[in-house]
Amino acid sequence: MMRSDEQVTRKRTRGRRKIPIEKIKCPSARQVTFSKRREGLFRKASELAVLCGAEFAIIAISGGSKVYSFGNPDAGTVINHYLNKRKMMRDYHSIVDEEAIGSYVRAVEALEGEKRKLAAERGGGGKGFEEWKEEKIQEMSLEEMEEYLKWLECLRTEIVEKIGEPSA
Amino acid sequence: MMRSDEQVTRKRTRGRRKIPIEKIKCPSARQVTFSKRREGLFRKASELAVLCGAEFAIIAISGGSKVYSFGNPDAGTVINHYLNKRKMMRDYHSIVDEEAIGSYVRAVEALEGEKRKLAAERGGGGKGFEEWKEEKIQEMSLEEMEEYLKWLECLRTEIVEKIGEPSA
DNA sequence: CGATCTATCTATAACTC
DNA sequence: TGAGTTATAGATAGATC
Repeated sequence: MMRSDEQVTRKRTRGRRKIPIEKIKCPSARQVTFSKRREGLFRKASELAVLCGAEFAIIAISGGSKVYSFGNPDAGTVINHYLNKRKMMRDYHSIVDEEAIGSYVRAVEALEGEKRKLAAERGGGGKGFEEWKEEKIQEMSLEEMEEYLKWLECLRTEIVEKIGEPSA
Repeated sequence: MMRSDEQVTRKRTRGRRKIPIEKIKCPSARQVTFSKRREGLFRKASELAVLCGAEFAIIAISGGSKVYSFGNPDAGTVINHYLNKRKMMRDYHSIVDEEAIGSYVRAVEALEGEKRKLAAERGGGGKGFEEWKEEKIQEMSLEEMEEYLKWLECLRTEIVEKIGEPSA
């Protein structure tokens, strides 16, 4: 609160000043700005998620290589959605644009053939997801395990939503 | 610019009003807010990246499941850095994704040469995607099923956007 | 839809303690 | 160093086209 004897005589600060958008040279000032603005950015993302029922993930890596993340509902889930969408969408945009059902069925069939071949070449027979999972669980910390379980549950929910409970 | 005959008589707008941070009910207003604020959010991240020499990635998924991303230097790079801190995610992606990408590319390329002919031959759609899908699901491993389902959903969403809901 | 416009709200640069 | 203050720069809700 401004004190009354200063109210007229002088301003306590010059207020917010305009700064150019270029790397802040002074390391301490840069650190302060990074903290403040990062907080503001995460808050804005959080607000927008609520206002619009959207999901957000933000990854920030400081100059000192510290990693900060924000996520609604959580960064891992949102990133997974993004990676899957991007990877899968990358190669068939043109097909989707030009043609419809017939061509993408063909694409999927061709793909499945390729995928199977590669899996055979590479896997040496059949070390599948289950086996890999067991190995990983052996080496995991408690924290990693919790995260992993959360993630697995998320995947399962998605699968069940799409095709129902596995019949076999 | 304000016109002079209105300068005194009335205000053109009431200016920015305060809104509560809760889901905006009106869908069109929600959409407008999502667009405007998303743009603002991306701009702020961009500024902060420059000001502080930091890296940022933002993934946004709208209520309608559209995916938007921002990245400096690019989203993929930053996300990779992030994932490198998440052991189980890294392992998962290396086993599931890496080899699959090449096969998708090749499969689709091979398809490109023939798709017009095939589409012309089959016209309406032939055997039926649903039937084919059921067969595939029977033989899939858990890993394949996870990938397949995510991919399928993306594909469906994209197609519905392009050609509308299936009539049958 | 999307672009503009402005009054007003919010974020924050510089400052103080 | 961090937490709080202030005044100004910047973001944006609502209106209009």
